[in-house]
Amino acid sequence: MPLKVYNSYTRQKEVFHSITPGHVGMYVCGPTVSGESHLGHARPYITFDFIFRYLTYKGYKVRYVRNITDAGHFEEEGKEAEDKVGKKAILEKLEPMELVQKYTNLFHWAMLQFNCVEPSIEPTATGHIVEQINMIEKIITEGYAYEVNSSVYFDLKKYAATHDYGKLSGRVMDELLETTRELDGQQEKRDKADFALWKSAAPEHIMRWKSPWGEGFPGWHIECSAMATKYLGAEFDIHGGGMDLQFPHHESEIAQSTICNHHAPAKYWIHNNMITINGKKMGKSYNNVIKLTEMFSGNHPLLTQAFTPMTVRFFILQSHYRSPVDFSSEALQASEKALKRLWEAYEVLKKLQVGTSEKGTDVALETKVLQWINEFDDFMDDDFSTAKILANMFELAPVINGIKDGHIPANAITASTLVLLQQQFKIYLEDVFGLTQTTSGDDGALQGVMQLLIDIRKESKAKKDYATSDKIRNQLTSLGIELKDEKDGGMSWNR
RNA sequence: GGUCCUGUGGCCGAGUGGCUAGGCAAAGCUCUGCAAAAGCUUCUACAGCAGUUCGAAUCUGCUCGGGACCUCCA
Repeated sequence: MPLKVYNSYTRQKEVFHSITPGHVGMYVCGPTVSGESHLGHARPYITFDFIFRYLTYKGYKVRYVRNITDAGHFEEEGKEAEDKVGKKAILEKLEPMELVQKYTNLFHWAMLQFNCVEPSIEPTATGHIVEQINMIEKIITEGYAYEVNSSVYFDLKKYAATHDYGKLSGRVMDELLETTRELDGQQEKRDKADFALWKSAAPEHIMRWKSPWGEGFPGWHIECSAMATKYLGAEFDIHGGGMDLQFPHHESEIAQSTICNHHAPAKYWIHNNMITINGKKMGKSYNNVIKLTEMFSGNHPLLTQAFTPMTVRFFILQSHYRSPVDFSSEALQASEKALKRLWEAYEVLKKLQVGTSEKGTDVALETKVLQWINEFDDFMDDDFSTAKILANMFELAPVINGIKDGHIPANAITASTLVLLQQQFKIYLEDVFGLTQTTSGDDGALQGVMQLLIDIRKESKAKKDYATSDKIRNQLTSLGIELKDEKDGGMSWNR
């Protein structure tokens, strides 16, 4: 079954054919590092992480480019830094690159927590001013941009006359021309809908670069076009990002790149849906932003507890990436427990021994198990249906636990099926979904201490000295270590 | 106001016209010194109304509700 992806540009699922066989170029809009990453940011990066991982698993060599937007309009802690910065404020606190560094570091830290694979290239906007200027010059040469008062604007009306502007976002040009809004430089544009490619910098503007049109800074959309073109070429396979970027960001990217490169930039546009809180998109105006640091610490009024990065990752995997997902502490708690159950089943599965006898196979069970396993690839090929794969894994969990407990005979499924089951769980849980063990039990000394406690407890249990055995278990529980008596008389623990 | 999406059992969520996704919670049972875990069982829903169809959560229309985008936005 071939991989099918939903292409936002054509609004349908399409069979995925990479431009260069065996290779995939993927560009994903990265963060603006003017603030701390919040829960909403987690979704696109986790989504495109499992897409990247899956394409890699399918055998593609993927070049994954994700930019860092470190130029433009900056704020800190809700205060508009740039507009009101007098010289005093500049001296007192803000070196823009300090902010950029701080939030870039925080972003990288969060991505590490989520176990996201690092992109192949992570270019910064400020590192590509030259490329952006070159691109703007080309667009001017092509006749689709004009300079006014040291700023350069894209001539949207001219573009729209011969190109399908608005197709990606389902926008109609006439409507756009009617929108009224007060933006800086509005009166100097030929048309209200025209967007800036280069803006002349006011004297107090901190971040500024020399250009053929005077000192200024790049517009909001040109960086992605310039960097995508540089690292992935005029046409590449996948362009991704959040749905809210479709307009105007991605629409403008298409326009810029099409004029500059005489080719539409991306073959497939993939957009993830939003995370909402109580049905509302996360946003400063709603006062419902949960930063990732707050998420992991539980330090937020909307949170009843801390949630691990893996719980958040699992929570996102449980719904389809194109569906909106509503956040609540309750929903996260459910995910936390579900992940724990699934991961424990996986740990059990890893230790299951292949049976020696091929007799006694439960054909009905064997058939079902094989079907559930084989569907993993089918579901993923069907526009990355991660939720369905997890559902199948939960169907398989009782089988795995049943074999371990002895409810199901060890030879009920064939050895080859068991091996396949082990392989597929490993591939999907770890390699594709990027989940990792959240418990840390690899400490050698702790292992030894635990073994000692388990031995003591076994002895006291054998003597029916339950006071001692309960004391050990209760003390460990209060330390956050869970001790379980196994059916076979053994004991296992985790935390 | 315009464009688009959406409304699934107590909660979260998957759903390609027919074959009760799954998870969490809850209840009962089994196992167990007691727990925990695990296993088994129960809970069969698709906003409302009308239509198409042998058959609709799934298609169409209307009504009501929710959301996104139209402005920086993941």
